[in-house]
Amino acid sequence: MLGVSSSCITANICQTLLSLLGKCKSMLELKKLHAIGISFGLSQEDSFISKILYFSAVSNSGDIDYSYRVFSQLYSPTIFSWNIIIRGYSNSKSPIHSLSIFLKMQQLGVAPNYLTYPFLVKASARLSNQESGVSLHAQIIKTGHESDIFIQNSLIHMYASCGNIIGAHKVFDSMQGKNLVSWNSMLDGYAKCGDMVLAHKVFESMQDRDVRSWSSLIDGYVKAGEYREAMAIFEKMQVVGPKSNEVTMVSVLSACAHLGALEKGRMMHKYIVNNGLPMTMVLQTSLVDMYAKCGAIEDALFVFRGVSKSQTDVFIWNAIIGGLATHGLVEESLKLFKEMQMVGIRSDEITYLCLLAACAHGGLVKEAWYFFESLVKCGMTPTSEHYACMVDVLARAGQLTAAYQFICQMPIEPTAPMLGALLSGCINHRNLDLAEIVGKKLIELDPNNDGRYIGLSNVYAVVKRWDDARSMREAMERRGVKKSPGFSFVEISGILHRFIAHDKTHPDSEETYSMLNFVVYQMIHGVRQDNRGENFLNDTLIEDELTLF
DNA sequence: ATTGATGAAC
Repeated sequence: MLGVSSSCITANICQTLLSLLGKCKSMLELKKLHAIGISFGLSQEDSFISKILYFSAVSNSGDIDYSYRVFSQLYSPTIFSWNIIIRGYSNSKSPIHSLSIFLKMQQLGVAPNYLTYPFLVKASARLSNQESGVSLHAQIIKTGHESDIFIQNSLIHMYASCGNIIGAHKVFDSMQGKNLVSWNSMLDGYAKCGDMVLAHKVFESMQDRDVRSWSSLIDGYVKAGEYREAMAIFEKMQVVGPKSNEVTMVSVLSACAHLGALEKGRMMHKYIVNNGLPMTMVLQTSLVDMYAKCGAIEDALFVFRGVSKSQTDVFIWNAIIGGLATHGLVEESLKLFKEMQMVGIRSDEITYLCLLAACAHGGLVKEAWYFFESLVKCGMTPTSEHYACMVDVLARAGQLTAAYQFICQMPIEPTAPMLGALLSGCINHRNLDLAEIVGKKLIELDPNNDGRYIGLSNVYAVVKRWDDARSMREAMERRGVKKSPGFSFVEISGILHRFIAHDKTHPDSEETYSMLNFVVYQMIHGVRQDNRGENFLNDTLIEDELTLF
């Protein structure tokens, strides 16, 4: 009698705990409920443990490692439990654990089911590990799961993520009933591979398009450096497409940042606020970056300061430290680095790159050496960019011999950006003998880059060796190196204007050149308040004088 | 219970 009534009580407790777990909001709450459950002997009770595992592995405020610890105490986990753990790790920072747990599962002779595969394939995709993806694909075929649409979609994504767009397309073509996810995965695959012609083609041939279709297309254009096209698609989306979300806006802000389109960027910020889009960390980082790249460092700082420090991650710190560095606000940049360390955010390779850039702008050679050494001390391996930045610091400070020695002592081969930094240092500090050597080496290293010939040509121009300067241009043409036209953007009232050197097609071209001549005249002869510049339409003046800058 | 998108430096 007693046994029956006590198991009745336990069942009641279990029911109560299950309904409380359904409303659980945080890991702290979950752990309390878990503790109560254990004290009532529910530590192997399937319905109870499943809920514990599910919340800690899948929910946003979960903790997959906690989930795994609970899982590893189970005598005989159900396939449901295995799948939850594999799913949790596939979305975590270390998707590799999904695969190792799968391996364990196979060793124990537990068979995966149709729900296990999408999580595993996703783990391979996130690892960009095609080898494991292919082996999963083989197993999927062997077990007769190859016509499951969820599995097929995850395979498309996996192949595309591994850069195998042909493999992705094969799965796509083999499908009987494709859905929006299949099309979006294919579209995103092309966009990620940088093939925007095919990406756009897929987009055009789609019957339905959702916010992800539009976002993938926009992001593809951004990643391909076609920022104006990205903005054009976004504008079209607002007219004929679905409402954008915070993910769309991240790509759009990146386009604004690269274009230097501050007013557009501000409009996008307002759009985000007005539409109540969730202010995620990623979005805030994009805002900080956009404001910094558009020259509005105050606004970047304002957004940054609005983030509570406990929520920050290394990305947003890097964005603001790098932004301050490029604005020449070196002290502030280094101060924020100290603050970052106080908050306890671990810096990474890019943090150090930003710090070295700050040192380069501030002429802080000693500090640069210090950062370079602490980078190594923290167990990181300096990349060619770190070395290039270090060369830049030394070259800007006029320590040309030190820069040269630094390059010679590196464990890696010199790269073009390094020698480029050294070359500008040589020109600025008038060591033209070294400049000539470096300039020649640079052409050898990067013979298809028009800028490298111009670089050496500039060296000859400084020492007035006009024949040699001209021969550089001839060498360039002889080798068939295309000179890419230099151009810049100016944003006026939210409209972007593009200016290409010597281009006269802009409707306000004449007025622009007139004003440019006026400005150049002022730079040479001093400011004259009374002149509006109408009579300065003189191209020769511009070309002659501008070569000096 | 399942699949598809986003941020930092060059």
